[in-house]
Amino acid sequence: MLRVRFAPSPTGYLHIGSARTFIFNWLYARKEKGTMILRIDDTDVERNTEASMQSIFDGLKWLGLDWDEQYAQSERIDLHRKLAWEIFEKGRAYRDFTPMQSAGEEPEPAAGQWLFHAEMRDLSREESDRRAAAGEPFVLRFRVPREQNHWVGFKDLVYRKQAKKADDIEDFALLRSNGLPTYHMASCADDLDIRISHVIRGQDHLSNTFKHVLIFEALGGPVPEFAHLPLLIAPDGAKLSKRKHGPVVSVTTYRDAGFVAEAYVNFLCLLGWNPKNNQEFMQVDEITEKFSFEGINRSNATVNFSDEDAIDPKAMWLNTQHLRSMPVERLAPRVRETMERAGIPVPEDEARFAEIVDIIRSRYQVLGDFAEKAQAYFSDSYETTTEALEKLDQPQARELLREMGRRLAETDDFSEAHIEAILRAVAEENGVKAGLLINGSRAALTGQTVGPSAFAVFTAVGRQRSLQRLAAL
RNA sequence: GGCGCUAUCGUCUAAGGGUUAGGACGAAGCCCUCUCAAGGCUUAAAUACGGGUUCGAAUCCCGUUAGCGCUACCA
Repeated sequence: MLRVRFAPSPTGYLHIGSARTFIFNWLYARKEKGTMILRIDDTDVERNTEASMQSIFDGLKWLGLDWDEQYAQSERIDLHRKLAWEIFEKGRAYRDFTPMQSAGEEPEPAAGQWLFHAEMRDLSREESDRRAAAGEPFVLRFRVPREQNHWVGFKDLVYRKQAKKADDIEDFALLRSNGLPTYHMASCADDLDIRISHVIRGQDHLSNTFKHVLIFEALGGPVPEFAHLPLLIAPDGAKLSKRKHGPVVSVTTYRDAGFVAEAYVNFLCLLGWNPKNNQEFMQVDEITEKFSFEGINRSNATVNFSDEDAIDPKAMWLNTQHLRSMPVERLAPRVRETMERAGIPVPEDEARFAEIVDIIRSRYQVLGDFAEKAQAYFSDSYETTTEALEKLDQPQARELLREMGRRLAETDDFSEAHIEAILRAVAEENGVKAGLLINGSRAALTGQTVGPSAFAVFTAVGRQRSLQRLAAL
């Protein structure tokens, strides 16, 4: 049974890289008909915040991808401790009574890298128990095998065969002196207990995985499969960081910029993965179908943002693609929400609203464009640009547009074809080019010189408003 | 410092011994056109460096350099 998990720690807002890790887990789970698990890794009580938790849920909710089971590590600490002591009882861990380094001190003396405190590792069980019973604080460390040429290895689904000499792995901590589990301990204990079959996570954990393999083996449990994902980095080559790069690393940046989640997911999937067929614009179900670890590459991917523009241009392109092609029934509610938030009245009637959205959406890049540029389609309060006034001030433009309005008022047929016929007739009869009235009517009806086909503009604005606006010229 | 990972157009990437090194975004130009988009066509733009192996290397090996990660009682 395939079971994967996304395990964010609530110490900041949902990060673009975390979102991608979530998505890849989700894709694999859905593709293989497995189980998607959300596990909140909140063992570092001091750094956890409620706001961060909220941000993670908000972000995931926006992405529109679901999960099947949910856990919080903070509620499972007893399990972590129990398994840590099992390792101790098996002799695979020991108490280290060395006092904690105080901040600012040199981490370790220059002479060689730190692996373990031999005197602590070799402490007899009796003395260890005695000092613990006496209340002396200690950290529980894993006893990494120290025989000559002991290798730890695993096969990564992305980075292939990995191996490391045990001598290059330090005796890492399992339990801190306050009794709380470390990340390594908690994560492995939970992965084992929740029966995670595939650990899919960022490449920053690749080196940690050797430690995790050691823990899984010491616990006698099955070692899950691993798939590490290349990291997302900033244009300056640095790891994306909240501190250094600011809000651009948050998924809310894209949400607030007016992205549709489908496009954002599409974009994120293309960072470090490709379907091998040059296809880029894809729906989630297509991506799910195509997804495999074969398509994941091993080098870090740069998110292409700049000081002037927080949005990767390719993401923007994908957004326009999705915006113009997604089923209008799915888009319309989001546009409605956008308009309502901007205080622009929209038709109650779903079908009518969707019809208008469908006509105007092909020129827009982000949801916010509807609120900023489409007022004329929904209300009578809108600005007329100077360019539009120039169109209207062309010789004969206003009078012929008024004439057109009168003719339209005489008929009930408000189809694009009929509108076009009338417009061309008026133009011809008066010896002017159709363009004068075409551009003029767009200007008259929307106050803008850019927009959909002029005839579509009539139908989008609607008969009543169109006639009013022409008559008022 | 030690260990690990990585290295193709500005960016995302394809090509896992034989290609004029392909596609996409972005840029430039042209076409189409009722505006603006879209769309179509075209152009510029890359195998980090040095050694091997081979008839032949972006591809395999070694080294160098660079970047990133881990090296915490953070995750």
